[in-house]
Amino acid sequence: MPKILTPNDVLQFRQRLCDLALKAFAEQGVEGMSLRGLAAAAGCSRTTPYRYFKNKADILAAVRQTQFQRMADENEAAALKEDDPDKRLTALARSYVSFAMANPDAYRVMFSVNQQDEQRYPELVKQIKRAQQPMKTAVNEALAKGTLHGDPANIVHILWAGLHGIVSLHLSDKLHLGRGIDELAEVMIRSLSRAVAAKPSKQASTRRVRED
Amino acid sequence: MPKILTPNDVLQFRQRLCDLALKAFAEQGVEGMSLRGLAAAAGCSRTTPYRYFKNKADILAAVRQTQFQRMADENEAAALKEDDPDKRLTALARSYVSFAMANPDAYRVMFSVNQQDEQRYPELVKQIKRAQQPMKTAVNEALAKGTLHGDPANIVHILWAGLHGIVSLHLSDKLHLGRGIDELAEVMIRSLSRAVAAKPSKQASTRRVRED
DNA sequence: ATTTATTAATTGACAACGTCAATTGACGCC
DNA sequence: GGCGTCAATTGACGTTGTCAATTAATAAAT
Repeated sequence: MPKILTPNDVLQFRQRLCDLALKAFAEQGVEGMSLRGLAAAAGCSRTTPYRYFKNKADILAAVRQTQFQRMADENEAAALKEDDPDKRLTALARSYVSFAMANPDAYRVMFSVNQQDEQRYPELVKQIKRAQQPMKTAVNEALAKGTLHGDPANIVHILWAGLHGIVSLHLSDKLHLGRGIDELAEVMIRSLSRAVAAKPSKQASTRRVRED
Repeated sequence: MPKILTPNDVLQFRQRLCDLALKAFAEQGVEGMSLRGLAAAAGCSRTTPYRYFKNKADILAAVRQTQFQRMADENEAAALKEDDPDKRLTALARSYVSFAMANPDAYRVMFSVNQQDEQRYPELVKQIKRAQQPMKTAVNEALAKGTLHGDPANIVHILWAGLHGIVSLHLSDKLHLGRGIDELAEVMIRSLSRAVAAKPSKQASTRRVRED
């Protein structure tokens, strides 16, 4: 128990708590992730975490932020590996599914925990946006190149929704598929590519998507 | 306090509790839906609900079952209104989105509350399957008619995932769209139709989907 | 080196929760 | 009227999130 906590100490303990929290979440869900349990697992007293987080919602937000950050990292890395915008879109889609399948609990805590006042955590919001950015950019580039047509925001939403739908239903066991999810994910990716590559029927076409 | 509870009384009270539970869920989320709060709202003592439900998870399952039942009803009704399989598919997709938009809290309790042992509630499982059935049937009919091609299970999953993705992301405020969600939903429905109507590249084609 | 001030960590306490056991209350029946 | 049965209430226990008060430990000051 050093007297003065260096900022590094603080970050380290916060990270440790977040890791324990994610593990607890993975094993017993949101309800099983109790502050007292976390403190016990961390080997400190019940209220010590309150020096590092305001309350339970704060810890949850930090956990989610961390995982969004990891996802953003992977997405950015995946985007760098492909030069062609179309291939990049496919790669990003695969990266999205891969991340979810490799870290199902992370994905659950990111998307299926409905944090009511999510907007009040600017760092969390920031990482969420960062995770979407590569896809937005790739869509804009494909639009510029002319291999995609339609409203950019719509396209991004369609892509994301399709991927999230597959992953999310799978993770909550709503699809009982014999063969693994990879094949289905590939079908979805192909479907989305085709759907999004087709010329639109009657919508505003090439407005640029906001990139803030 | 009548001495003997008629089965009707039991059903009535259960329904009343479920309604109160959904309202509590809508206002304060899963955590705010407390047994003691429900009892207070129902005007009875804390443990009276235990005569009608085994525990809290049981109540949650009952609430979800009720809402899946309503969705199944609407889906079946929507299916009846269209004769052509393709139009029926579109109508079912619209029905899906309409239900979610008209009953956002119902949708949330149905899909974003991750009930761990969902399989242990056969009545719930039954209503979930019933809610999917119209879409399965319509897909099979479109396949038979020849306007769709591909693996039936895949198609159903793709459709459902696309719709669920849109609705689910929207309900958790992950899409910040200026115009309402109806337009985006229409785009998604058109995209899915096109994606699913296209001839498949190299997959097993016309196996029938399981309808159990 | 001893005191003092600062800050980390612990303990105590409280309300709310889920749930079980024991109790009370009300009604049909003999 | 008394009795058995079943609905409903109350009591109680352990657990949770969180705040206030307390203790402990160390950097700074004298």
